[in-house]
Amino acid sequence: MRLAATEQRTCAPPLPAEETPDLRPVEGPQADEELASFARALGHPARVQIMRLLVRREGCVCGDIVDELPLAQSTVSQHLKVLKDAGLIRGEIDGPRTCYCVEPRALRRFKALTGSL
Amino acid sequence: MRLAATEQRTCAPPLPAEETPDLRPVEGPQADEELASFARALGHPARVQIMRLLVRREGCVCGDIVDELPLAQSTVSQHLKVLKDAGLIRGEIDGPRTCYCVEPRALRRFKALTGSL
DNA sequence: GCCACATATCGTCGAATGACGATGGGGACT
DNA sequence: AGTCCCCATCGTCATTCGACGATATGTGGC
Repeated sequence: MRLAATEQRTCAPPLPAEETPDLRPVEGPQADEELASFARALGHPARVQIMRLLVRREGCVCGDIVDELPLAQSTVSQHLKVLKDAGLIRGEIDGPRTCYCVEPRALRRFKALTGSL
Repeated sequence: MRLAATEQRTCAPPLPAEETPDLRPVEGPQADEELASFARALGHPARVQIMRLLVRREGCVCGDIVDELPLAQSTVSQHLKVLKDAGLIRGEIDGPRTCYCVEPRALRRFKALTGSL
């Protein structure tokens, strides 16, 4: 059965101790590619909205995302795939459903890259 | 004749006193659209590179950008247009050439929006 | 095994993107 | 005027994107 929306499930222990600072440079061709890749993933309002959803409930939601967006389930699934391919979120199959949550490292990396502008 | 690459021309006085803080909210549907729009504009490595160029020499370069990128002049012009339409840069015709520079307000706004994630 | 449910993937379509060469227009210099 | 030079715009083409419905896959409960 479906969890109530207020309940949260964490994809995996966030491991707050694992705050290893990112050593990769924030400039150079590599970094440009990286920033462009993140930016492209966020270059659609629906995907921004999804990110916001996942950040707000820091646990991970699954199909609730579909209920929140005015889009077909297949479309939402595609957007989730884009975000996942960009490394911004992670998805774990949890029983019959899939649980998504943000990838904090990637999000930090993205902010670091934008900050370098 | 062309200015040496080291010379700089500012598009317009940056007016550092004009640091009016942005009052618009960093969340909500409006903000999502805005963030997505900025992100889409930066969603291409060439455009990231252009932004970097314009930030580095805080004065504005014009056709020098074309020399820096491995792209045709028309393609660069298109990328510049995308950035300009997104509001991230400004272009002023300066005699026979055009002078681009970053729009600091927009850049700050973009960082604020990404920071809200 | 079977059924119901939650997701992912496929196929398709129209629209947008990214690249280029070619064209055009506006200054500057002779 | 005529001629460069710089840049924007146009036309074209291949590719990608975004959306959807339809279909597959996979799990848990009966």
